[in-house]
Amino acid sequence: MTDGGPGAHGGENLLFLTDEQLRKGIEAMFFAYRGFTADPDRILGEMAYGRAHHRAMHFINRSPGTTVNNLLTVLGVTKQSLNRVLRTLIADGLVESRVGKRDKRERHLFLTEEGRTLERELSDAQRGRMRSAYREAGPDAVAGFRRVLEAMMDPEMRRQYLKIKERGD
Amino acid sequence: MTDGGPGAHGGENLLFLTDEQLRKGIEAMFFAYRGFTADPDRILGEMAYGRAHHRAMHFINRSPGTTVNNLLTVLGVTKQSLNRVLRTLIADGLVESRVGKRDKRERHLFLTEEGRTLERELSDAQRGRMRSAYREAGPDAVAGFRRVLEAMMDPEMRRQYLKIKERGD
DNA sequence: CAGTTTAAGTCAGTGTTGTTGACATTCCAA
DNA sequence: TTGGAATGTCAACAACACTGACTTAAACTG
Repeated sequence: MTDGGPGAHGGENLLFLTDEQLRKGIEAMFFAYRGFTADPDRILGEMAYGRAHHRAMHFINRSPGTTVNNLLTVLGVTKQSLNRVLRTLIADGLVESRVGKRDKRERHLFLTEEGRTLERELSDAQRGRMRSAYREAGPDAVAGFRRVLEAMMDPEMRRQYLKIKERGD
Repeated sequence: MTDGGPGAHGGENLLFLTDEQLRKGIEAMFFAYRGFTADPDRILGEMAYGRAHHRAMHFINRSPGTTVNNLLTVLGVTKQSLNRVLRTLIADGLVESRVGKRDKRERHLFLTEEGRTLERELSDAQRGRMRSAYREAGPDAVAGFRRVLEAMMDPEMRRQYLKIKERGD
């Protein structure tokens, strides 16, 4: 990729980025992420669950039958940390853990009916905000939004993201 | 704003948003935010500081002389939580707290030289990633990125964001 | 001036989420 | 059969958030 100069016109992939512009982007991420998590957090705050429970349920719902190890990689936490969350979700009957048929060491994770209900409640809240943001910003902005976010991920996270993403495309 | 229908063409502010599309956006936010905080976290992990210290220093650097109350509002945490962070930063000589001249109840916060050094180190890491993401995605994508993020903020956060943003514009 | 409000700071307790480290169990595979 | 991988558990700890109660000092207000 070529580097931009002062004469570079917009619309090309040549950018002069001042510290001020970048700082604004950083603050936008900070404030937007707070909004992004606010709705599910509000719902979860009234129960014994937190954001970690939501994340686990989200990805189990997204990929039913996923293994603990898969989930570990996607979420990027330690097994001990995830295990604490999974244990309560299983104990409360929101998640079911089935021993693998081919490899009995593996546990395949599924949401129960009750789990799906809660997951949907949380997702609906989060999707609602995402939907209005998308509508307010418009389709072109949404495409740009996704492009910048993808470029911001760590290569490994990006691999995980694209692996999951392409299933639904 | 009019609502989109199946015949709506792209480029207009009429959007059909499937749950799948929204889910992809949600996951993009999740993975990207991890990347966004990864570099400063790595630096902070080697010291006695965490993400909260970085945030405080960021906004003190951004608005030198800001009061504790201002910072509280911007960061959206309790004063007890912020106080814990500020106490260590002041004790370690990274932040200076000056009694207000007009209102002696207020404390105005500044980064010391040492504080500016650390803040810059953390910011440089974060800006570096933001810069390459922006370059990779291109100017139009960046504009869209910012538009979606702004639309995603809570109204009050958005007010805070715009108040700070316009100073630098 | 007396009473109230505001700003800041503090102490104590609690909860969620993350981390390491150590260890047991189960099972696959060389 | 032995080694390694996957899973799970226990304990300890740290960061960061919360609530609630309280103090101090300064400023505002009737």
